[in-house]
Amino acid sequence: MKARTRAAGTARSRIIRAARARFASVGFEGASTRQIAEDVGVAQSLLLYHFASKESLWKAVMDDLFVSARARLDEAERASRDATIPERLMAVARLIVQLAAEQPDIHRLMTIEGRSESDRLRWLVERHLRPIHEKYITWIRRGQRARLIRSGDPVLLYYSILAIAGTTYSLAPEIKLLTGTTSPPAPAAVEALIRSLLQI
Amino acid sequence: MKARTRAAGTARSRIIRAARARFASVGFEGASTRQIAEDVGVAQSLLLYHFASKESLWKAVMDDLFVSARARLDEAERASRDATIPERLMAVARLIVQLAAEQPDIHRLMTIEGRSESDRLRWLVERHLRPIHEKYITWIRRGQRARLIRSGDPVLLYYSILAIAGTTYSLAPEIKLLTGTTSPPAPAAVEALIRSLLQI
DNA sequence: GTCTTTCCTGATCGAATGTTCAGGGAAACA
DNA sequence: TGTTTCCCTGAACATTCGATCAGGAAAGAC
Repeated sequence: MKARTRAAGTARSRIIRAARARFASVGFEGASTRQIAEDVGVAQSLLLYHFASKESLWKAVMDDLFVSARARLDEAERASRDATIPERLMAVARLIVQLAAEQPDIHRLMTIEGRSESDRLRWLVERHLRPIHEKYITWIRRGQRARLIRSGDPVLLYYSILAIAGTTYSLAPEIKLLTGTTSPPAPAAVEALIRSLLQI
Repeated sequence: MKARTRAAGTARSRIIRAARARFASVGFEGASTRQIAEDVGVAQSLLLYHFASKESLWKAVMDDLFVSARARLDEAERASRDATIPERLMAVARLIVQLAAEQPDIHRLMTIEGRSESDRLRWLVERHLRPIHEKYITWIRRGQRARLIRSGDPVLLYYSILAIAGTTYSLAPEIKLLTGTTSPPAPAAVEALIRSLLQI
């Protein structure tokens, strides 16, 4: 019987995908498990069979997102292992822009959680954000000491990169309504802006 | 009888202030009118006396926000009337950074609505965003023709300014958890980044 | 064959949601 | 003094929320 595989992937992975979209557009509190279940085409109780609670589902969405993102980040780091700090930073920035363009939900999910102190934000920071961010902020600091990167608060610089990379893609609906433009800016254009931010 | 003025402002304005905070942190769908009423210390039915519905309350919050923001933008424009385009843009950018630092809820509210096409976003774009954004994008375009502003998609440039100005303040809780820093970056530092974005 | 585990549904729970409505009480106007 | 207007409350409405639970159907183990 193949009825349960009429859509792509297992029910569990389809639930994660639908939940990611809902959480990204209306936030944790605004998303309802019944809506997500309807998107997938399963009973609402199935969500709580696969995941113990709504919060567990949210954490599974985040884990799923960061496992693949961190794998690609590691790959970009390895590929640029022998380059200079600014070049390595740009290699990472290029991937961040690419990820933001491919999956604008990433930036949406992050900016929706980072705006108020909550247990979910604490979990996210300790489990995923800190290992990533601290590394690149250290890179920036090292580049600044070598006078290869613009001086100033490295955290501000890092979050500015994330902001530029993510905003134009996560706010695509707004920009579309405003300008009528249906196609978002090319990653290369965003990358150029980030480069001028890092330049000394 | 002064009992009703025990807190600052009229009940109506206090409701708007509390609603702004709730909408900014958990979004429209996630915010509940009972929570807002409890924050203010009034009956929940009072919200629907002053405002016809939850959506009307949201619109009142946005109107309140943009009326004062646009007044200050107009003032910054008038003060820099005789300056060059890049200087006028920087005067506006400086104010945007200042507004974002003073009231991070502005950026939170905007980024929470701009991520999915909704009737609320349509209302917001037509009523408030379009008049503001189109003007400054025209400015950028004019500066680019005069070779005084970096070339490239003016919309991307404009949203990058908004992104840098807003993100570090609206994500203050995340940055605080990550770095332990309690004080957000100084507006002057953010301004310097924006300047290097606009520079040719 | 039977037994066991895994995946999934439907019914149902108490609590919370936005909205409606009747009416109380104070101030303003006559 | 009466009367109207403006704020505001509490009770109630139907709907939806996250979560629980009993049990069915399918697949694999033996």
